[in-house]
Amino acid sequence: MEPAKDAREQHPDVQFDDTDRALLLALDEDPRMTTMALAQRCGLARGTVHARLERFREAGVLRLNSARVDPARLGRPLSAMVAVELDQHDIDGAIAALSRVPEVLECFAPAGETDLLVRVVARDPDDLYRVSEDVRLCPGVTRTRTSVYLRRVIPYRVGPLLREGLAANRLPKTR
Amino acid sequence: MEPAKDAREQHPDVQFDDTDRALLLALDEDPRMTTMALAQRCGLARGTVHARLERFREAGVLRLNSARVDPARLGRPLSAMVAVELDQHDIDGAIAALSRVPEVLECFAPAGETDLLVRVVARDPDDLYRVSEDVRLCPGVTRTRTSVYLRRVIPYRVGPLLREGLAANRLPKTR
DNA sequence: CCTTGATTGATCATTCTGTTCAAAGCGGAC
DNA sequence: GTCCGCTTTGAACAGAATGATCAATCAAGG
Repeated sequence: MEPAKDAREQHPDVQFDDTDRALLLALDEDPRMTTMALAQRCGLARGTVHARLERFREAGVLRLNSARVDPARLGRPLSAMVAVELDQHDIDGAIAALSRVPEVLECFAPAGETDLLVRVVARDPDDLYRVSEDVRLCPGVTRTRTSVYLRRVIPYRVGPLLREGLAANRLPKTR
Repeated sequence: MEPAKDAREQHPDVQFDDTDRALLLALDEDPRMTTMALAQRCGLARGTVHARLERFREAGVLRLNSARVDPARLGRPLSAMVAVELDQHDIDGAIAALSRVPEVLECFAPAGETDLLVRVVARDPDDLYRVSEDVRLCPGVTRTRTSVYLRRVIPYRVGPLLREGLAANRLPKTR
């Protein structure tokens, strides 16, 4: 059975309720916390926690666990954004080719003149040049412009959104 | 005990070896897979798996579990990037203020003319206007320019980097 | 008020965990 | 080639947790 590639691909309309969010916040403390401990932290029955975790897993509403891996720890500390212009012919082909570049982390279609923004990582500036070339050589790509991210000022986080509006009694209980 | 905020903050030089990567790939199938099952999937001893998972947890080398949450499932389907110019006085103050905006997901300092790039989410266009204002009103922010991401073409993924160069016998064994 | 789905708490057989220990393996230094 | 230190393995065992089932209760919507 193949794991869900992306939460958005499955059940895109499913939203997290307050119980889900409480569990997700508790899992930030220790993602492998037992269901018994989660039940205690969240003031829920063990069966409820089990059911909710099963629902997360079966519905594929969370990103892959590897989303927690920093590419820097895989030898790619350099981060950059590549703005890509496309030939109007074969956007899907370009996207498929971009998907096959391992250094491509994610890709957006913004409003405005730029066709795609491609988030990439690399070992060092030379490697970034190579990765940019890999991107440029994807079919349908007519022009690229690379902007290096020098420093990550605020690391990726979703916790504040999870906590927002959650009643104090739904936050994980202090020990 | 406070969970690690960011993998980079703790042990920034720690890299994942092949065993780590094999485990991380197996965890993409099911992040709550038992250590027994992980040992079988990866051809490792149960004690080794236990030791490695403990090391992940104690060294804080993985991002928080909430990094797996799609903000769209928290009612913020709209994604955008805000380019920010700063007053040279108080960059740290600006960053601290930006950190307090829940809709701010992450923030980079790119090379070039733009001071900061701030990745934000919002409920809808009106809400995005409000969030952009929240960003603009942070101390030290002199000018902002917002670019809406219309579509996520390649969702965030690190799996290809994890798999790259990993010997076939280190990939999780097929059942 | 009724219905439906979710949650609770109890139960029980099975599985897993956490820890310890000795032995073996591996890689680097000399 | 030898030595040393660290990692991994496999076994053992007590205790904890799990997965599944079930009846009772609760909550929300019609």
